[in-house]
Amino acid sequence: MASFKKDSCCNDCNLKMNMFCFLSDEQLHKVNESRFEVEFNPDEVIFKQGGPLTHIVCITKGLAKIKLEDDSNRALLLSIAKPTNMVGGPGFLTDYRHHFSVVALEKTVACFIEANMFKEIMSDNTTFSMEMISYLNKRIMMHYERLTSLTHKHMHGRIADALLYLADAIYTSDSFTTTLSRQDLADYSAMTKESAIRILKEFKDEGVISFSGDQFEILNKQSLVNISEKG
Amino acid sequence: MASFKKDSCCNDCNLKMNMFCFLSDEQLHKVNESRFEVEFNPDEVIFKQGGPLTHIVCITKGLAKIKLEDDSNRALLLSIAKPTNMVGGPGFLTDYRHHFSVVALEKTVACFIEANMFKEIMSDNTTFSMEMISYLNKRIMMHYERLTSLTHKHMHGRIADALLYLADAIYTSDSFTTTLSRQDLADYSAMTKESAIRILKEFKDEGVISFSGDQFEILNKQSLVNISEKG
DNA sequence: CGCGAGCTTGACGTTGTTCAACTAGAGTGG
DNA sequence: CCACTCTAGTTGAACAACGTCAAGCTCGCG
Repeated sequence: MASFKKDSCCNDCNLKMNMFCFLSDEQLHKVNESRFEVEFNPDEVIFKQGGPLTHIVCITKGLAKIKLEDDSNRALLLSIAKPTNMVGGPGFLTDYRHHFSVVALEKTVACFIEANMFKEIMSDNTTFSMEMISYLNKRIMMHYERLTSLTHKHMHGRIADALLYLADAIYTSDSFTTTLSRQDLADYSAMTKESAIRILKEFKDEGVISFSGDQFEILNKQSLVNISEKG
Repeated sequence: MASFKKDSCCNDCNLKMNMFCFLSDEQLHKVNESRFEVEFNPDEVIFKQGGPLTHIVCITKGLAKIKLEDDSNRALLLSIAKPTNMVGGPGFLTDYRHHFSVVALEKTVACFIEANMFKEIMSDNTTFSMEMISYLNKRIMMHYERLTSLTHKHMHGRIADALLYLADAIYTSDSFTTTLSRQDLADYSAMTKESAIRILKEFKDEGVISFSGDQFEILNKQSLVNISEKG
């Protein structure tokens, strides 16, 4: 984890989330004062479930996985954060602790903004608060999709969902090279890595996808969508 | 579903959520103007997933189940709303549609408040917005618990979770009579009703709980907690 | 060259679902 | 008052889905 020089100012940063567009120049300036960037190497922990939430983080470069860890050693990969995603967490305005861990998937730069600063700005800028509510509501919708996918679908449907998520939401291409391990794919789909591997192989044998190592390509997207829908 | 007379005023209502305590008298008055109450019979739909979100609802009497429905006919019982819980939904400030259904479990009174009113109040009361953010964050924490419970635990652990939820959060007693069907319990725990019944019977045989029809009693809570933790 | 981490495969056992049959209680109409 | 039906609950047996375990593989890296 290397400290990163602050070579730019929020006011003309084009890596900031849409939400920040609702801040006044003065407010952005305030954010800029307190913020700092940190570069993380692959597999480094950006923050850890259970730890104190003192900062809100925005990913400005790279990719990071958001992991729910339970008392046993199993983890659920909830989602993946990519540049200009905010990674706040439900500890904000509640218990000020992290409820998930965030781990870099590749060289990743994160911009740290003090949680207090966030709070201050909110008490001053209702548009910003309302954007935050809107953002949280969208996260909740995502949770609903994950809940029904993970509880009601069979493994084939869940792997299909994972592949569609990567292609559509993360890499925005049907052909991508990923830094996710097979275990990560399994954690995203709530199954063992052996099961994930078996289903991937089946999809490959059926010509739905092709892959070799970390390079994936979706050959028949419609078929993948069908599998996802049929569960 | 019978219309219900509005015999009280928000200002001195003691059924309102904590959140509303941050409103000024004037704001509460405004809420009072537009709100109305409706009484629902058991099994009546308070609102339906997919429908338009025009109002935020607060349960003032009774109990209602919050159900996620998927494309197949399966449902996931996400949680149960009881008096003074707000049932808004992630459609607020986003797509203004409902993302779950709410169904009365018994005779239930719901107080309807215009979503626009909510929005208006938020744009001039930042404390209220921040309370909303805090509320949403707590919901998200609940989703995380449900996600890990439902994906990582075996059926025994999930049924234990369901029983603990009912005893601790809903009926606040280790002995309760419920209006939830076995199917509802199964939907809460993401399994078939046959499986739910079998596990309940096992718990009964082991002396962990006792039940007859809709009357349940937790005999050995510690044991139930252990089962929940071990998955 | 060989070591180790992640990946892959197969055999096997467990967990959970499906299906079908049966039971009990709550209306309903004659 | 007695059939009759309807629904929720219950049980068992067969089956499919999924996890576990153990072994072998591959490939980068010292």
